[in-house]
Amino acid sequence: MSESKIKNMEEFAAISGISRPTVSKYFHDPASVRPSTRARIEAALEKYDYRPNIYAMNQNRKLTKNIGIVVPYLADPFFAEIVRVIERRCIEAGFTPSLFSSHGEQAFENDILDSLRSIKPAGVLLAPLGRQSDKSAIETFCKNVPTVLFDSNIEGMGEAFIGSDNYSFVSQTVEYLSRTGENPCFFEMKTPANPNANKRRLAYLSMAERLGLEPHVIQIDGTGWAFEEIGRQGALKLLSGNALPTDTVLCSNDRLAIGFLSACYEMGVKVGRTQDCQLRVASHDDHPFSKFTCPSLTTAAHDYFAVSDQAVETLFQVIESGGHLRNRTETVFPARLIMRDSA
Amino acid sequence: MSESKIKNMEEFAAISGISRPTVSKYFHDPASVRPSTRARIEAALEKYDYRPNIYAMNQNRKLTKNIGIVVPYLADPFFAEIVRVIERRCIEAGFTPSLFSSHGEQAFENDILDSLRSIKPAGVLLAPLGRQSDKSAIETFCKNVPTVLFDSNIEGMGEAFIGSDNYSFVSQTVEYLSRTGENPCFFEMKTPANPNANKRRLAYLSMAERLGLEPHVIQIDGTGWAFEEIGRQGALKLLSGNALPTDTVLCSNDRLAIGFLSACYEMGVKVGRTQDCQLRVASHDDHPFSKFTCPSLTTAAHDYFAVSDQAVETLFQVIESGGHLRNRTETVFPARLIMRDSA
DNA sequence: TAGGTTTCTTTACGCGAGTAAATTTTATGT
DNA sequence: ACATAAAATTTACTCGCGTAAAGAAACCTA
Repeated sequence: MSESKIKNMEEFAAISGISRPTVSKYFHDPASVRPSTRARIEAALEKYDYRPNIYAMNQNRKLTKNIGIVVPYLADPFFAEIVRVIERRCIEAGFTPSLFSSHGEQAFENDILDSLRSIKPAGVLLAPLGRQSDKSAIETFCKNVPTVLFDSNIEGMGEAFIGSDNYSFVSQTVEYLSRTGENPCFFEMKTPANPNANKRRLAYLSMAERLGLEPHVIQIDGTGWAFEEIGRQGALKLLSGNALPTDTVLCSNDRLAIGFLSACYEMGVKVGRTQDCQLRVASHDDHPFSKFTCPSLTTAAHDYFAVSDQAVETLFQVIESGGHLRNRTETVFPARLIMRDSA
Repeated sequence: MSESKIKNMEEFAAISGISRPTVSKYFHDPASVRPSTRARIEAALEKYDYRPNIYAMNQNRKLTKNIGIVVPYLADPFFAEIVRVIERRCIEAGFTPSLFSSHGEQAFENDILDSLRSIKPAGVLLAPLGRQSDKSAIETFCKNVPTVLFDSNIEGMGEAFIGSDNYSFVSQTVEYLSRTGENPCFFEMKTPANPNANKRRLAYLSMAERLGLEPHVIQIDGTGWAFEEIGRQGALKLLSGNALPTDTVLCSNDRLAIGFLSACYEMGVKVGRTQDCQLRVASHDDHPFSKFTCPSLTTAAHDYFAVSDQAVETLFQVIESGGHLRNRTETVFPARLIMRDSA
């Protein structure tokens, strides 16, 4: 790579000995030009290191090669992991992913949708905030931009939804817990952040009925995305009040469970499935840290890869078919029970 | 906001009754036009919802309003938190932040620098991978794009560095630990991911000398960014081999400590500062989860806000002064000791 | 080697704005 | 009310590339 900067495609075409329209064609699809000319262009490319101006490129193109990725809360490593997989797949497919986090706030989410509109993305992968989302803003957005929802569903919006099967999560944990010990009570936030929580509660109730168990749903106070702290405070109150109906607690999600376990430790309540333990705690999500809780957390794992992969794949289909799918599909993947020490 | 989409600034100028150049001026700086015309434009803006095409805007502009934010590993909530602060500050200042994570891989980092170049950002806030970084790639990048490094320093690169004062972290923890109990040994990775780790080790050694203590540095195997698992494995080996030189362990960072604590729990080693405890464990970073470990982790906290704020502020200065500062500055903020239950 | 196909080259225009220069309109102070 | 300064308009060109059309050149294939 030598120096002497090339200003524009005109100049680059000149020094590579190829016409500009052909060079332009090459940059859209290197395979669309004759191998010999392709070789000449690529030779020049190595010598002079030129890259087309993306702003000029995208100005005329009807659809850009950008893909927007929006998650509700990036400080949650669960989303960070998903993002990693999605990003890679987009890049491999020749797209340019742009990452956004709503940071748990509706105003942020709306701003992000606004920014996304102006970058004219080929498509958007959106994990909405959920309860806090501005439904009408999202609806309007989905009408203008090809969007696939993931993680958290909003009825009827976007071209498709890909997520995890909450029933599969809960049925496995409940079945396992009730088979190996006391029936679990269900521990959750009173006003959960997203619809998955509601589905999990319903799944719990349905499982209880199916197995003929008495259901106990414990709903704790707290709003926002600081789930660990909320879980911790809830557990402290519960434990100090001796208010647990059973010796087995099934948390709605791992982040609540992390807080719950920290409260147990602080209160000197031993958690686990061995004889000397007073409590069993299990949960859902297989949060990246759930392996390192004390004790390690028995949980139900998302199929991270399948969800990410399917979401991306579906978006590509949407893009290929011009931005709309004939009918909206909802795909959910089952969970995998991860047995660790907490239950 | 009514319908009837406006195609371009020409059209919008027409319906708002203002000439296009003036409208253009307005979008660069609403305060640069007379209040009365500003009002007319904004009235039209509410009725017709037009936004200038960012691609056309940025095509000619020498410097865009984009700011690149690069972190080494987004699945680490520490960075996610910093990003949140930085993003907000950028938006408030009228910039458009673009977020990138290197996901712990050099190839990613290099690709990101490449992408960044092509979006012609006004400036970049870069937290490099550190040891894994391609130094020469970063050097070249910094020469072409106004860049401020943060979190992890690379000698002489970028217009400035903003981070935390590793000596402040370690001196406080070492002083506290040695004052209240046995001298701490220092627990770290043999080949740490970034230079902060090296500085912390040196600070530990220097403190040991100053306080007249015998230093013990324990270096465990493992590479990559799965610090918790590495810390856990290291601790398991150490504990089962009874190889700890003292009853007090100072981990280089919280993520290692999280792994360490999980190993202690598993091995039945009680950690804390009360009589019945066998071990004290402390660490550095005040990781968002360190409050929820078992026991809660005594650590030294970054001044998240100061670092983020100063980094952004410095970048703005760089941008204002045309991309270069007279001389490169390094700013580090002191730590705050957070006393919890682990030591 | 002729004939038909592909692929390139030439030429030319469009996109949506930035921006400069000259001119006209509006605002300001006294 | 008038001179002056400030802001807006008109006009016209630029930027870097997409893209279409027509013709030239290179590529098969038999």
